[in-house]
Amino acid sequence: MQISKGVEWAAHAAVMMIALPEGRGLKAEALARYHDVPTAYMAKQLQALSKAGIAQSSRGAHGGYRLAKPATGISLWDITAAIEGHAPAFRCTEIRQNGPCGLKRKDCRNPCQIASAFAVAERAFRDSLKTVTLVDLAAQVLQNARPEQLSDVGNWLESETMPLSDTS
Amino acid sequence: MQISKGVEWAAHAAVMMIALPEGRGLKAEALARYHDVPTAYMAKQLQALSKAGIAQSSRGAHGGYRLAKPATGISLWDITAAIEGHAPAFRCTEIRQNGPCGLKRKDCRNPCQIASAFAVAERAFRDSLKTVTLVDLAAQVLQNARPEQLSDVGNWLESETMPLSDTS
DNA sequence: TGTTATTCGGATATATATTGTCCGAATTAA
DNA sequence: TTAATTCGGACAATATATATCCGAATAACA
Ligand code: SF4
Ligand code: SF4
Repeated sequence: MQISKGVEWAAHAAVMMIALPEGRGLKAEALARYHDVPTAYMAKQLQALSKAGIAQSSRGAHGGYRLAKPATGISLWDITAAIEGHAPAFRCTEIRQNGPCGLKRKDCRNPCQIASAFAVAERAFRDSLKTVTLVDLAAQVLQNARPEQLSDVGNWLESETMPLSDTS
Repeated sequence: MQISKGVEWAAHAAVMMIALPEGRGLKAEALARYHDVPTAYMAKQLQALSKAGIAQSSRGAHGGYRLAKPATGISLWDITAAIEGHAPAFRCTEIRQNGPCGLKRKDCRNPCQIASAFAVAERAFRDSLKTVTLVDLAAQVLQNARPEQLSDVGNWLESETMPLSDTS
């Protein structure tokens, strides 16, 4: 039982995209370089975010990814589900129907206590993650970082997002 | 993110062992045959239960497994942890220390919001499973099964546990 | 309007974890 | 003491997660 590393990467990428200027995007390669992880694999996670409707992608020159909706409406569970899928972690194989004393199918209409106990536990897990949104994560970064670090990030974003050349 | 099938099998085996007469055991092969699953793999799960102190094993003729403590004191989480291990599902790789704007190690003393949010969610998952004990599971079986099914299981247990030959 | 540079998207390999199997060590009954 | 029996851990096959590559699509530019 382990959660893909892609979830961690996707979460970090999503937080980074909060700070993105309107109408601009960060390309997969930049996000990967920022966190020092393999480019193509980070790209894969971003594609998953895109399919899930969390991120929005633009192809071609000056393209990239940006959030598809307000950060308030994006929870850690949304990110997790986008990468890991919605399938329950506990897979019941109905072995109570097997063997010498196996139950008949009609006696198995509703799930047993084992299966439903795991369903409840997983729901508790999901609900806990749903209470944490991207803005909560960003808020903590702002609170704990030193000013010099924030300006570093700002400068990096500035250099990566290729703002419309404003040479006035 | 998926839970090993062994957890389901171990849970079923544990419930079965509740009904075991004092001083007797069920061998791995019998438990596997009862549920119609591969013998050697079921044996592996039972070994894990044994190492975790949930089950107790006896080798040699007429040996087998039995519960090592009262069913009241064994929760679904105990079973899950015995099979899957205690390692957290979310693995933080501290990528905030990587890349051009990476934080210094001394700024990473305490975990960030992402890592702690997952820790909280996993705790909720564990706590939920801890509230379900083996007796709860057994109770539901007794409640939902038809009398004929119960006697079937009783007979099967009788034939498998090799009670001391009482030919009086 | 064509051309080219750029970026995403899905198909393709590799590494790791899960699932399944085997045989030797230990114990017990005879 | 012996032989049958059963557990225990080492070994192999399969599925999943990780990492990579190249073609399709888009946008800037000439
Ligand atoms: S008894 Fe419960 S856990 Fe076991 S196979 Fe049936 S539904 Fe699944
Ligand atoms: S920021 Fe949080 S999740 Fe990301 S690497 Fe650091 S502790 Fe882990």
